[in-house]
Amino acid sequence: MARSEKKDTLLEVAERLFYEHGFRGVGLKQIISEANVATMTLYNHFPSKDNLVEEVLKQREERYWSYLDAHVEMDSDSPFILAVKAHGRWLKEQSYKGDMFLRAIEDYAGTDNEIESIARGHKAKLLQYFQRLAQRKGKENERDLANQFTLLLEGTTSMTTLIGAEEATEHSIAMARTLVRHTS
Amino acid sequence: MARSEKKDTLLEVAERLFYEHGFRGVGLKQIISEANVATMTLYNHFPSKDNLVEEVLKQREERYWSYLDAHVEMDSDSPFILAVKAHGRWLKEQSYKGDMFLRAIEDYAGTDNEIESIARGHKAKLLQYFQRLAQRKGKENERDLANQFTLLLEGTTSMTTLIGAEEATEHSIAMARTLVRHTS
DNA sequence: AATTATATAGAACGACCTTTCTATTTTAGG
DNA sequence: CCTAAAATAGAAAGGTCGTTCTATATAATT
Repeated sequence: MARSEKKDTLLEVAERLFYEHGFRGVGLKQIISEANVATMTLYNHFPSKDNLVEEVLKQREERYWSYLDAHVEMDSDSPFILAVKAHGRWLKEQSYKGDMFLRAIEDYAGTDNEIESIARGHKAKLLQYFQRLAQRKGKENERDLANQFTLLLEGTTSMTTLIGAEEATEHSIAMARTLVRHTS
Repeated sequence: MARSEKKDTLLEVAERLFYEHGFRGVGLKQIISEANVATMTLYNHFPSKDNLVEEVLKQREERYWSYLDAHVEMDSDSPFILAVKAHGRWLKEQSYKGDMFLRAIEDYAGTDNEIESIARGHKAKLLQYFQRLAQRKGKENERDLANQFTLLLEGTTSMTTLIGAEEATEHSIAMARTLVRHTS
């Protein structure tokens, strides 16, 4: 087994468990057990649990953006709608409940590690993403529109916990259409 | 000090700390310390930490609805907008970050206590609330509109973590106006 | 004043947490 | 084949967790 495979397994297992039970609800023992790995293997790759959390967040952010980029054609007629749809598909495929970045911000707020800032960075990037989209489409109130779409995605994620990804996405698409139609 | 005051103090302190650092991020030691109370006083009022979490959620739900009821005149022209505004004011006053009920659902999913169902109950009630509002206004697609407004509130709460309650609420009000205007 | 309920401080419990250590074994590259 | 890196199992340290216990003190009710 190559050097990086163990690390990848750990990241994958950790992400799944953190998402399922929360960062504080999962112990390293459970992670190394499900990853079929020794304690010291984890500590050889990650200096601490906090660092593991950080790496998980970074990995998740990369996956999210490559997912979005793969599904949104920036030059199409409706990149906004495509983004909402892609987000919905992402939610569905993850059988998502809640948002890992938001949970990280909440759980680690006020502690002296990088976790919170990494998570906030992801959210900031989401805002920028929609701002760029608005510029491209020549919308006047870029900032407002970007904030509204970010709010829409955040709401969709939350609603997924309540009514499932498919229904939540249907509603957000309907709302997104209305928004795009009635914004200069 | 009367019998119930200690219990009330505990509930108040616990709610603040749970909200600030998450349910799993706060120990009973910290709660009894900040409440200036002995260990056994807590256990005389609450049989377990899980039960304390349950009572905190129930208390929070009551406070939320009495807040909304106090601010929303059901018979006015724009009960939807009033509800969005009231929710925004609630977020601001709580200096809110994240949603306690959503966090409870996520943190305690799959455990064998009542916590998750209490939290889900709150969310279900939110949906029903908007459904009743839609009926009252004679809207055709009650369910859709209710879901959309719930999504809006959920999104506002999430966005509060990122851009603050005031700005988040401004955006949700704008979106709500558009929605009401363009729905039969 | 006597009784009963409630609160107190603080120790103790066993379980689990993150992290470190040791000593052995496996794996790959020169 | 040999060597150096990487992974192994398992124990141990040092801490915190939720919970229980004990024994004392404070309040409120009769």
